[in-house]
Amino acid sequence: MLAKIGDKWSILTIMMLSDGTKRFSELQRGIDGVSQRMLTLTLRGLERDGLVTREVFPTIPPRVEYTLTPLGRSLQVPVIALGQWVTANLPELEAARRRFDAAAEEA
Amino acid sequence: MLAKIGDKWSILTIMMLSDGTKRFSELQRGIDGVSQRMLTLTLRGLERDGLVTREVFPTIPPRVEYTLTPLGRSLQVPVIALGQWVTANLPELEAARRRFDAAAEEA
DNA sequence: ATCCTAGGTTACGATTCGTAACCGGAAAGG
DNA sequence: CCTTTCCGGTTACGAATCGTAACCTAGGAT
Repeated sequence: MLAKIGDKWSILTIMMLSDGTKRFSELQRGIDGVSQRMLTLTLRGLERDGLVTREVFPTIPPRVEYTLTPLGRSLQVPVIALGQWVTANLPELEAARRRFDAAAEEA
Repeated sequence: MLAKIGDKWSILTIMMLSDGTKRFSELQRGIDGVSQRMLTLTLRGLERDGLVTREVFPTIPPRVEYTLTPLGRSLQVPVIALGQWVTANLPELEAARRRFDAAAEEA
């Protein structure tokens, strides 16, 4: 269960949906590097876990909107905290990696 | 980066290390279902990112202790929040899954 | 006729994961 | 002696997952 919620795409998707309902293409544009397939799979997983709702408008071309459920909104709090921690500490994480990799180089 | 930090085993490991230094076997016993290999890989990843330190005591049999760095301790706050959310909402998540799977059954 | 749209599925190669076996060297038990 | 036990780690290999790219739907616009 933790595996799915801690998942990279799930976290980014929940962060995206935190400021309101979004359609599929908006999410795809907003989440850097996500493929159509991965976004579809992620959204299905979140829907399955009762975290988002999926609403289809049968127009041509189709329109699909995703919204956080109350349960999803309650998850939004810790998820955003985690996301912010990562962005805030990204430079330090990358520096640590460079140090580690450089030290491992001396083999 | 998010991928590694949101990772299931990383989260559980950081939660384990939150109440102090632990040795390898303690972590393995405390983290339900983790294999030796996965724990090793997870700890190396956390060490690489500067979140834990690894200290080897060259005795026979060997002893290895893992400790959260200051950076790791700062991550501990949002990670524990996420972990607690999951355990608190586990019943509701499982219920949602059952509903979703039952509805999908009607094909 | 052809292209464009938005969301989704399929096929397939590339990673990653998990299980299980094995390793080290000293020390304790038979 | 010979075997077993200790702990942390590595290796091998099959299974699951991920990511890229192609294709699909059907109507409206060019």
